[in-house]
Amino acid sequence: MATRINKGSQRVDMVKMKNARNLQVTFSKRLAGLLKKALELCMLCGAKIIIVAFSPSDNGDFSFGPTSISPSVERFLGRKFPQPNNDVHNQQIVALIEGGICELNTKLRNLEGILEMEINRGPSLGELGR
Amino acid sequence: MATRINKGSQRVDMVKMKNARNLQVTFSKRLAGLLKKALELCMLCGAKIIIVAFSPSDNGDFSFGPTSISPSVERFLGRKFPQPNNDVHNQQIVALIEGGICELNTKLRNLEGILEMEINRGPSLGELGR
DNA sequence: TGGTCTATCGTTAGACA
DNA sequence: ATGTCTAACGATAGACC
Repeated sequence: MATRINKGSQRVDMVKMKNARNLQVTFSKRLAGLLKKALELCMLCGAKIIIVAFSPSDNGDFSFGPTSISPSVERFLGRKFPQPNNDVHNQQIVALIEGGICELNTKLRNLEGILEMEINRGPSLGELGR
Repeated sequence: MATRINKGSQRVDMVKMKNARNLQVTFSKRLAGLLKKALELCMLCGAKIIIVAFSPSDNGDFSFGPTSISPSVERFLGRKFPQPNNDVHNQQIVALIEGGICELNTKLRNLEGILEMEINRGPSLGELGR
């Protein structure tokens, strides 16, 4: 007679979730899943993968703060990630994975540098050459 | 007495696959899965996600050609993707997803432009400002 | 290369801590 | 915001086309 405690995973429609709290939880869980899948692809196939995810805050319903994002980033990036100097139009880079966890070739490092400039809203693209 | 035809999915060790053919198939399948997951995250949570995946060709065992990559890219990008002018150090950008399938804000477009320059091995980063 | 198939494996919704 | 739990869901290895 014990009431069933656990309902198990239920199907969800592929539309933007209404409940902001559920949306936040789902975003966290699924992003973690996405990063794991990417890491697996890296390990199994030796691929190099970069993922940049912007948190959903177009309508201003909610937004993640940088402090809550850093742990995830650092976990996968393997090092401390520079904090954004300012609010990047209510968007936050929440994830950036590099293939193989640590070692990357020059081109990937260049891309990473470019993305970091984007995060910090670099003065102008023209200065990237330095 | 029918012999079992289908073995079903089997566990695989999280190490780089030895068999080049299996690796290629796994890469294709799992990349498709990764893109689908990313797209779901976009739809469910309204996130903006960019994925750049470099095919595994560090050791020169094999490499994907641009022609075999384009279809996947175009499917998710929603438009024709510029072909690389030359071999980008045996690496190919195989996937770039934009959140929401079509509409992106200026910052994402800027990022996309930068990535395209990378693909085409633009003359120099300093010229990106134009 | 991209599609099918199916048993198995991995992910996750929902509720709670 | 991350971790736990469990049943249900979705992804996928391997074989084939």
